[in-house]
Amino acid sequence: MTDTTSRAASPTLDEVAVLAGVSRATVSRVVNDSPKVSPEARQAVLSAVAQLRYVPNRMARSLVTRRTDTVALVLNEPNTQVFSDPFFASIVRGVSATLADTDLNLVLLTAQDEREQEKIGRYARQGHVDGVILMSVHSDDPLPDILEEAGIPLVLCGRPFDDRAVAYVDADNRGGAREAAAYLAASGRRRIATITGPLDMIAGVDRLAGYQAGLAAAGQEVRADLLAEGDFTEVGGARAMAALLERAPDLDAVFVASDPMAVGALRALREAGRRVPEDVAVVGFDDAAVAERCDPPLTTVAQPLTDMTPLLTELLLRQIEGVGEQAESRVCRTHLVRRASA
Amino acid sequence: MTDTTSRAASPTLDEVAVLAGVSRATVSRVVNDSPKVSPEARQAVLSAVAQLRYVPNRMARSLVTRRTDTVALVLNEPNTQVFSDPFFASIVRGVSATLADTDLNLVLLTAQDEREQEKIGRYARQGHVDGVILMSVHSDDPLPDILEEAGIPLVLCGRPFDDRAVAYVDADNRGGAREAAAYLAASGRRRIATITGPLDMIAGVDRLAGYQAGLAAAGQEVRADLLAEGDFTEVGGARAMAALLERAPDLDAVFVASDPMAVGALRALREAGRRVPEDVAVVGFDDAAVAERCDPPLTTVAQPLTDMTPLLTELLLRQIEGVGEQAESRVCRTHLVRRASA
DNA sequence: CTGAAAGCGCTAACAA
DNA sequence: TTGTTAGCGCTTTCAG
Repeated sequence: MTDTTSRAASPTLDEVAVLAGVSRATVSRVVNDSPKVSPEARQAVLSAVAQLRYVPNRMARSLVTRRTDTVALVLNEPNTQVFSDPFFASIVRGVSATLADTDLNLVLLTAQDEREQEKIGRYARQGHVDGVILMSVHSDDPLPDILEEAGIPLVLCGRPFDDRAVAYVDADNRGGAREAAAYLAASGRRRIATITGPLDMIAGVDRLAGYQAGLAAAGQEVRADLLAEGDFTEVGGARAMAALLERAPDLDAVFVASDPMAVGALRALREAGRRVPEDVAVVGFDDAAVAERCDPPLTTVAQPLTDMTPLLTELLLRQIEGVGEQAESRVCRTHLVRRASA
Repeated sequence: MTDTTSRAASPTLDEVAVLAGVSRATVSRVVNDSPKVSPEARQAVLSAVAQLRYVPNRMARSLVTRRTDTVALVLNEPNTQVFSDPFFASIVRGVSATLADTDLNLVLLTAQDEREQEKIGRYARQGHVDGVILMSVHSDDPLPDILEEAGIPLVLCGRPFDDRAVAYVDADNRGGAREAAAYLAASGRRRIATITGPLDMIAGVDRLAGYQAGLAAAGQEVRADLLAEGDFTEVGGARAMAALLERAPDLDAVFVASDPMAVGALRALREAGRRVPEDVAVVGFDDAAVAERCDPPLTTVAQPLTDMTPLLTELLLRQIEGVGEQAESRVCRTHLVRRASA
């Protein structure tokens, strides 16, 4: 009796070769789509493969090719709620979709703390992946250094804090926020508040800087009491909005640095009895194409997500292939989409 | 000049051996914590390892050990919003935390459609992982079959639809829902509605069955107009609640099959001017320990998530180690937590 | 177009 | 306690 009990020992190249009546090399060629194989040989191999349900052993293959055909998307989620940020989901879906048509595999790696980040670093250094896309980089993340030093291809989703020579893809957060503030100022608002993102994330910092630049350009003062820090979540946005209303009841506009926060802010405004946009104009920042599904429709700074995710993988693949010397980066333009809220 | 330009060729066991003045076998023993090594040898190896920044090549190791020390957590997310379900995040965090103390790596794999599921199946069959935890199994998912047939250790998070002999961990969804309905009936409610989960997910089905059983046990009729299907999201819950109120304005209680939906339902009730719990009593189902953070506090069926995630990995590891013949499963008890809403 | 042979870096008997 | 040796399954020159 054959072994039905133990874990099925998967067939090897040799077994296929024997069954097909050819050499291992020929089987390998067929499996790897080499053109230099006669139709008969190819056919024999193919049917042997099918019959044996042969699947190549990746470990053996990678050992010699030094390629795993796998890339990792690393999610830093020190905060509980980051996982539910639609921006994350959008990036994951986008990258996943981009890779779906290729023969590359995508694995998601999550880190909740520094220890787990180091574990991920080890995982990568051990040769499990060909490259890494890193999301949600905070100011003190050790992973970029670890990976860079190990020479592992790396692309950041979001501009790094320091000016290191690392590839990244980012939206023009500063430009978009500046445009939003300028727009509010141009439409006659005089007390324009902002709810920022977390200021240990570069998107939070850049969007705040853009808001300040926009006000300055319009000749308006940047008032400290018109600034509240949020955490990119809906609940955080509502809380920040409430705090702003408490602190500066006279505000007549607010630039909210992310759409989930804007949804929360809208709710807080409604509960406070403020009309939007008559009393208070609201402009959000759309990280995940949710603004249009919003109720009421939200004026937002829109990012071209559909451009950004392919770019992310493109830059990574270019590094993996070894094309182009320098770490290449791209900043994607944003644009303001006017809707009923402003 | 040494190669600073090309991808750093990582040092091998032999190089360490040479530098430490021992054989490869000894280095291997040290690296694998074998006790049978003299302190001097160990020390020499250790410093050589440090000096060379040696990291073992996993492919080579796995090729011989037939182990990757990696398990996959597969997320099925055919629906856009599943990613933001706090239940997912909780399971991911829990499993991740459980594994953090071990030397096992966790990778997340996401599938948006059948094609991607098959890609994951291939990934697993190629030997990338030692085992798989599968979340959010829908009625027609091909992955369980693929993995089972390939003999890859598998644990489902949630009971399978058919009665196949596969390991799984689940909450007592039926029992919990039954208790919720019975509780509402016992407190004098007579028109108890329910917002179900998606009925192509077993949790949705089981919670509906429990609700029906609870009503039946209390001698109450199960009215079709008191049932609305939701999708486990907040928006879906609000929509379903609105539909119920339209269809059966006389309802005096509602069992909502997930907490995000319950949050939406509470909002819809508030907007409809119904008081909770005076006019309408609400009981939710807590998939992610969010109920207590709710505002207002939500009466819910609570699941012991802190038991379930370790169990998930425990059952998987037991299969990987080959301990215990049959696929072992566990159903975790739930309990009703009374709060202000019911 | 095909096969023989030499490794990829590591572990695991088996001897010493 | 240590070293020697033989592979793990695959790709890839290099001859034929």
